[in-house]
Amino acid sequence: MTPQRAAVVAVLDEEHGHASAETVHAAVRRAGGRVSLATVYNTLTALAAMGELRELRAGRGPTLFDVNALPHHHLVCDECGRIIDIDAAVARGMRLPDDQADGFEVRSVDVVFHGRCSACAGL
Amino acid sequence: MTPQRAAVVAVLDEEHGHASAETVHAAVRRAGGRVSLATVYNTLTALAAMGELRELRAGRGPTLFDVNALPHHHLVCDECGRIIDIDAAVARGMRLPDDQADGFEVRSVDVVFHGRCSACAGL
DNA sequence: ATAGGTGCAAAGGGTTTGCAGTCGG
DNA sequence: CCGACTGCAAACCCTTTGCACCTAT
Repeated sequence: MTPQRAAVVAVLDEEHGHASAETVHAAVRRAGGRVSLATVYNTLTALAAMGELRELRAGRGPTLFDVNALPHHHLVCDECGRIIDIDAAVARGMRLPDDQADGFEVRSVDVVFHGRCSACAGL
Repeated sequence: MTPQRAAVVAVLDEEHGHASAETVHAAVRRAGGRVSLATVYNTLTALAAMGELRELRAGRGPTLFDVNALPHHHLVCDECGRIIDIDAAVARGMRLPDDQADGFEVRSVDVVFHGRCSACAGL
């Protein structure tokens, strides 16, 4: 655990929402930490591989990294790109049928609702 | 409906799986069609906006476009990137609780199982 | 005539990589 | 010392954009 990684993790803990690599990089530097963008990518990718983070590629724009504290899913507005967390309960009980799994080892499930948020619908 | 768009649609109908813009472009040209990559992107984006296609951004690599014939979801191998279709039945009955929707107008739901496919697990 | 679709090439954003320097064990 | 981690910058891939042409209303 290097100072750079600690700084990245600290920022993620504060950003309760969803952060892109750039966002994290900027936040670490604002807090006085010294880290390169490449290292931020390394760290985020490593944490995602460990299961500490989830990568969220929805809608346009950069990959977002999501702190994996409590399991939850996402609502994505296809117009403005806004992302809203929703409780994991919506997907409770969802299971991959054995006959379709065919040896596939499931590690996580992402549920993404696409649509239009209230702000965009109000236009 | 221009010849270029027709060619893109024809290729997608044959590619039962998931195709990237590049894949479609190559396939159209292999079939003798003349189309530029920019037009392929235009067409795919337009079709996706109409709901004829779904954009699938999972794992690494380019965005894949998915013919939306029958509703289905996806299994993604995080190691080799393989994508397997699964029946939509797994998510049947999944609904966004009203108290969390807050005016959000849901248009579609994507369910993505992440994990390791049997080939990669066998290594 | 006009609005929309097209091709090309260049720009753009986001991410990864190569490599030399650095740190902890 | 060794292996892993870092920074910088260049490279890279995928996607979008600007602009001139073309084609069917």
